[in-house]
Amino acid sequence: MKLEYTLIQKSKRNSARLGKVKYGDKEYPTPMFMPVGTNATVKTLSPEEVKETGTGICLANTYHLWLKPGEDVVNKAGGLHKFMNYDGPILTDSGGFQVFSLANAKDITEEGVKFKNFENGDTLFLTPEKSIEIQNKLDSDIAMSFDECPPASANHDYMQKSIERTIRWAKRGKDVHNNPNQMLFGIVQGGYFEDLRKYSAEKTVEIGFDGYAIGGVANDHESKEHVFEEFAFSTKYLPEDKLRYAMGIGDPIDLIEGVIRGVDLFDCVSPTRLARHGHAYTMKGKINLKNSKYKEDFTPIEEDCDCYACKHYTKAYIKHLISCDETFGARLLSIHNIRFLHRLMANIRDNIKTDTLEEYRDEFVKEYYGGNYESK
RNA sequence: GGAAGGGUAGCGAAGUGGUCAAACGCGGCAGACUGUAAAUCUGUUCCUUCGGGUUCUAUGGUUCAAAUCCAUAUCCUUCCA
Repeated sequence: MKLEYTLIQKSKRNSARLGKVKYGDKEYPTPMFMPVGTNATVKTLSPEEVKETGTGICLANTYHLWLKPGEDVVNKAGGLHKFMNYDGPILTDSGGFQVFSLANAKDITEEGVKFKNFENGDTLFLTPEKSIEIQNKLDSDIAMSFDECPPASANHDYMQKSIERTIRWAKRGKDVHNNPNQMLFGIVQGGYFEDLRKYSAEKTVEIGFDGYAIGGVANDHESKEHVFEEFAFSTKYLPEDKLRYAMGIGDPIDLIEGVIRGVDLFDCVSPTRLARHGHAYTMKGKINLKNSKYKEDFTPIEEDCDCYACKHYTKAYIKHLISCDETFGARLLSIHNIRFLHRLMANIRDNIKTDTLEEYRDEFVKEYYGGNYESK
């Protein structure tokens, strides 16, 4: 079964949109946050726990599953859903981000990208065709085009050559895509150059995809101001009836500002990575449970949070688990942080309905940053 | 009773005359983290009014100079009786 997106309501004051994604007999509202499960698992959580937090779509990664256990193993298992026992929609990233995080500029050619396998030194070569073939076999519900994700610091000249290549890669990938149950998304790049974002968006839309992603945002400590503008530079040139997905975005304020600029989907490793590092999101700001001040704090992370961790455990206990390096601590914090982002998205959707999202944003900034917010 | 080895910062452990306020690890205290090479990484960890002050079991000594050499005391470990 293929996902179907329906646009329900548009803000009159900004680009925010309310929509829904239909998946068989299930429906999920957008805008939505999608947790990341790189190795076909959201780290430390069972699929039941992932769903319990309110997750609809979750991610897995082409690059990682290609290396281990190999797409053929997943395919023999009956596809990703069966393999990892997740019956919700799954989006696979193409390996494009690994071009940014693992490859050097000289490893990137027209044909594809050379990687060094950090585990055994093997030289690996990934092409747009290969990425799509792997994703077809993995049988995810949304496949991503294989893109180059250049650093934010790349100059106009490099960025232009890069997006032109990424557009050619998108076309090559689409040409070999043959999984009728799988959506295929194109990816807009272009850094902080509006003309390049426009060009990239228009050319990608010309090829025609089931949805469009905004890539290369918040890459190397880009200012929030730039990130937000990149959202706007991109969505401006994307069709209204298709999903827009800001890749790798997950800082709470970025979600709100992203929605205001017309983004429907977000994913990020933050809630789970921060959790493993002892941090918890709260509506009053991010807290570090490792701090000694929580040693005897016998209150939940957030009084009014409905997650499993907040309903049953105290900060003192979770701090203790984290200090002892117990997985259960990371698990409780992962549950809370993912639930937090889903609650935030629910608030965002409520405020799109009443068209008060900008007021909500201002209120959130006041509460979350307590006057220490710097968007530049 | 005899023989041997040893006591170094919160803990473990390097250092055997000056470059030692003393490597490194752990623990502690903080910080970072945005399509996961990340349960990781970074900083800091004797006191200080940032000039300096006081340290390497204790005391005394040798020396221009001692964690480092000598003497005594004390505690610990192992082996023998």
